[in-house]
Amino acid sequence: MTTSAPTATTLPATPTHGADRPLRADAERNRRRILDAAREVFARRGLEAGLDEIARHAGVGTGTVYRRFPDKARLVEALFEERLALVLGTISDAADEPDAWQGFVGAIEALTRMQIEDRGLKDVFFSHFGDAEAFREHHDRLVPLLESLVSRAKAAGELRPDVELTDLAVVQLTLCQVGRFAEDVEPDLWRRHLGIVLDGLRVARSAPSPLGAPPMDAAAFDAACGRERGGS
Amino acid sequence: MTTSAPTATTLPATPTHGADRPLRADAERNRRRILDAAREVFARRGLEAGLDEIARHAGVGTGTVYRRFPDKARLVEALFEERLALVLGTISDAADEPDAWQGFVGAIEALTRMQIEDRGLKDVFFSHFGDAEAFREHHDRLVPLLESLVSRAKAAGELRPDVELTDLAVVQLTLCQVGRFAEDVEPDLWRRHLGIVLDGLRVARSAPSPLGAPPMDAAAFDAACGRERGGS
DNA sequence: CTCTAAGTGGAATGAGTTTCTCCGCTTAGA
DNA sequence: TCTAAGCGGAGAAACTCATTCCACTTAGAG
Repeated sequence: MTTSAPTATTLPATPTHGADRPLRADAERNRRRILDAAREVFARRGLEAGLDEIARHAGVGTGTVYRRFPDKARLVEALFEERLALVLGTISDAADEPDAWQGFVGAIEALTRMQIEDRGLKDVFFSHFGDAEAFREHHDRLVPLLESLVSRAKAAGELRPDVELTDLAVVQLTLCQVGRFAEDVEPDLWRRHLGIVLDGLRVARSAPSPLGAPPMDAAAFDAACGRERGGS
Repeated sequence: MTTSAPTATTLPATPTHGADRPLRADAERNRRRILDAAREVFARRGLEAGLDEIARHAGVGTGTVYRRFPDKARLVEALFEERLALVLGTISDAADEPDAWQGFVGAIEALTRMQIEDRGLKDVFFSHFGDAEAFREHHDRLVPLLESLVSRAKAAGELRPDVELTDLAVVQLTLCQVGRFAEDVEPDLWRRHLGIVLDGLRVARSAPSPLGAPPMDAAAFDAACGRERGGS
């Protein structure tokens, strides 16, 4: 089943899907369509979205998806390997920012924004899907980059010394939840809470920083909870 | 199907389940068992738990649950009406605390702890289940109490003036997520993040407050993501 | 143009969920 | 003693998903 060793004993020289594979033109076209559809659907609904929905969105049958990608996990890997490279670049930019605190804030802000815009990306970071061997390399490059942002901000006397990288991961997870909670009602709400948390992460400050977005009112809150419009 | 009108044309005067109802002793016993089981199961797994699981846990058949409570929503209402009264009492105590900031912190801490210990409670607050008419009265008593805690803490010059009640609801929602994320690995992690956020909610401070729990290490983080134990 | 292996769509399968109903049997308690 | 209330739990009815199967179509080499 999972043997990827070439069963070349019968077929002499037709590498139809060995290491390289010259896909038929229409097949290659469909492969791209599937990846594009997966990007959109996973971004909107997260990795829990079904492959049926992706197939429908791509305009192909579900069988075609499975012909191209052996299972859902493999499709996720194919899709997010490119995506993670982009993330890496963005964080790399933040690490180049001359001001330590600015760089730190920029990294958190960018990571969070990307994960709110692409719920699949958030799932790669925070669910078992991120376990895939395919993501190992990106992960191993991303972590030291973030570590350096953290230690630089601490050394500059801006970031409180008692927080660690995992704390920042958790902060991001929570900001993603704020984004999701309010997405239909106050899409920028997460920036407000980023502002609060950042003030909590600084060593000291004399006054609160301005928050980046307006709060929800009571009606918006009820709507975000999925409730009917309350009476009074 | 849904007609609850008494089909009393045949039975003249037996108010078996009219307005009042003298349940048979064994039936009353089972009713309590079901509520107790529901409390435990909903606390552990949230309101998404199935009634089958509750019935099994109560040692009764699913039919018995449905005989006592017409549907899941009604069971939830019966259960959490008592529970909300308890919450109200706790917040009331916090409002009586002489120090404004202490009272405010105590209220957030207590609300969050209760919701982390009882995931069903969190769902009542933050999902469509909370919509039930049965919760209206408790809701209408809780909100002004929280409002007063907020305005008092602002007036004391401790709480930043640009946050509103909905912001605190969102803060709590996120703390619940931290609790859930780390529950198997670092059950007190949410206190750490409560500490960070509280520092962000204060008007000013000269140094970070000590955090109430240790951070996760990398292995704990992976475990919390539901991942296999990574190699290096 | 012909022919065939690659490619295709989407129904079907199977394994999960869940809520809620039905009905033959048991038992409390008047 | 007797009967209506109560009981358990199988199972109906709707869903959700991932994955497979196969009769049909078509690209593209010769």
